[in-house]
Amino acid sequence: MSISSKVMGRLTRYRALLTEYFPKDKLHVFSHELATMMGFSASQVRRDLMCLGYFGVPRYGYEVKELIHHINDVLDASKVHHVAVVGAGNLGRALMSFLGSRRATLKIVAAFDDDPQLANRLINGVPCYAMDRAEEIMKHQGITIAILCVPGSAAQRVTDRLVIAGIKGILNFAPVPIRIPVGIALEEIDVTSALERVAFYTTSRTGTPKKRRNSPQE
Amino acid sequence: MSISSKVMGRLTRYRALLTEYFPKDKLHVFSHELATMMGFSASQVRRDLMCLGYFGVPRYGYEVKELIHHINDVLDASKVHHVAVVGAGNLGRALMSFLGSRRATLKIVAAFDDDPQLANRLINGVPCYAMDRAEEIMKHQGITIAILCVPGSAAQRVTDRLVIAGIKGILNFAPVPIRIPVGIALEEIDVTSALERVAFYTTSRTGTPKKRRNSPQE
DNA sequence: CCTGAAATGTGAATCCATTCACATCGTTCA
DNA sequence: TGAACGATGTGAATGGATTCACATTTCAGG
Repeated sequence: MSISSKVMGRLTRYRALLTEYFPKDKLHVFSHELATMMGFSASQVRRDLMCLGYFGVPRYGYEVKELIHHINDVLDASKVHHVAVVGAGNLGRALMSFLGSRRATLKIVAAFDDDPQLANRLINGVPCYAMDRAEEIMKHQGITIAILCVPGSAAQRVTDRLVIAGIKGILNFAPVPIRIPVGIALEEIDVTSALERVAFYTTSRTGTPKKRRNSPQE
Repeated sequence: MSISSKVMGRLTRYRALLTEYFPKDKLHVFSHELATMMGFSASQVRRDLMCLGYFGVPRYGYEVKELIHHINDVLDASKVHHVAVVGAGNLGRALMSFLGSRRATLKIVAAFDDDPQLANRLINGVPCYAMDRAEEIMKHQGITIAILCVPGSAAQRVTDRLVIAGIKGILNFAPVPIRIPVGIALEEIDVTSALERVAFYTTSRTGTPKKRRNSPQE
């Protein structure tokens, strides 16, 4: 059974919740507990967990340790990935420090930038290289994933260079869609668009806005 | 007809594409042109544009100026929104400068932070206040939207305070889901989760959940 | 051991988004 | 002018994700 992108996304968040923000002394968790924490329905949670090959026990719920373990198995079926931040402007640098301390399987090992000022320096503990050394460094460091934080006007051009250099996955923060050949993984995060979406639903009283509705109760 | 969140998201991106990254001398645009630029199908584009109340002409496509104008009408049905960045760490600051120069209808007018070091200073041109002045400042400045960039451990607590202070919309960058009362707009951007998703599809040769060369916005 | 309560796993139903297919229409050119 | 082309708008078909509903399982307590 193949796991859809949406399920994937939720699995990563279950894991984050359980490993980092869940009481250490609770050994079991119910689907409806996860559901209220995440903001959706219990049957949704159970469906998602079904594709793990691990099953809870009725009346008892899921064993937290086992659950995390099985999510790891599915999600990190891969090896460790080496990641490069491409575009070391404000956003790029913020992401370096934000992601720096995170999962051990995703290591940020390099940054690239067009600006020669930044080349060959350490930025937030990450070595920064000139853009035209991308291919060389990527090969040498075994970099498979790029986080793209360049201005929209440069996004496609830089992407093309990354593709030539052999990138396998891209997380795109540039505010324009980019085109890539099939076979390369792509996720796009458009901050401006997200903000505009919030603004839209903030005023329009009429429409039923979004998925999640929970009371701030515990 | 109510506009779904997904359509909304694409409309903002059509607009960005047309206003900022489209040849100024092209007066018309075809659905299939937008489609290849955005990475999805032409009928998708036409469906989306249908809810604008503006119609293209066969053989000629859509008049760019009119199209932008009608997207504006639908998206900015609202007034200007005043936005606060909550949590002035690395990510918060990066977003301030990243979003600072953007759409005039979304103005970042304040930042809040628990750290007393940061209070009453200008950060990237934005005045920063202590968290406990949130209600006062929000009222005074007419702030309706918050961009939440605090650590996961503080996210729910800070959210509750914002809610009490009367926030109307939240864009959440904290890596945990937050719960809010009905009637408040919410969008969540989980960078870690997005990166993990890319990593997953980067290795797993098996599943091909991405249909076309481009993936949709989350 | 038996009964009841409470949770699970899952087929079926529902809902929503996307794509297909085509009738329709404006433009262009013979 | 009118016929052919190439694009649109949209009903219907498809496909995917979510929810419903319930049979099933497990545990607690008498």
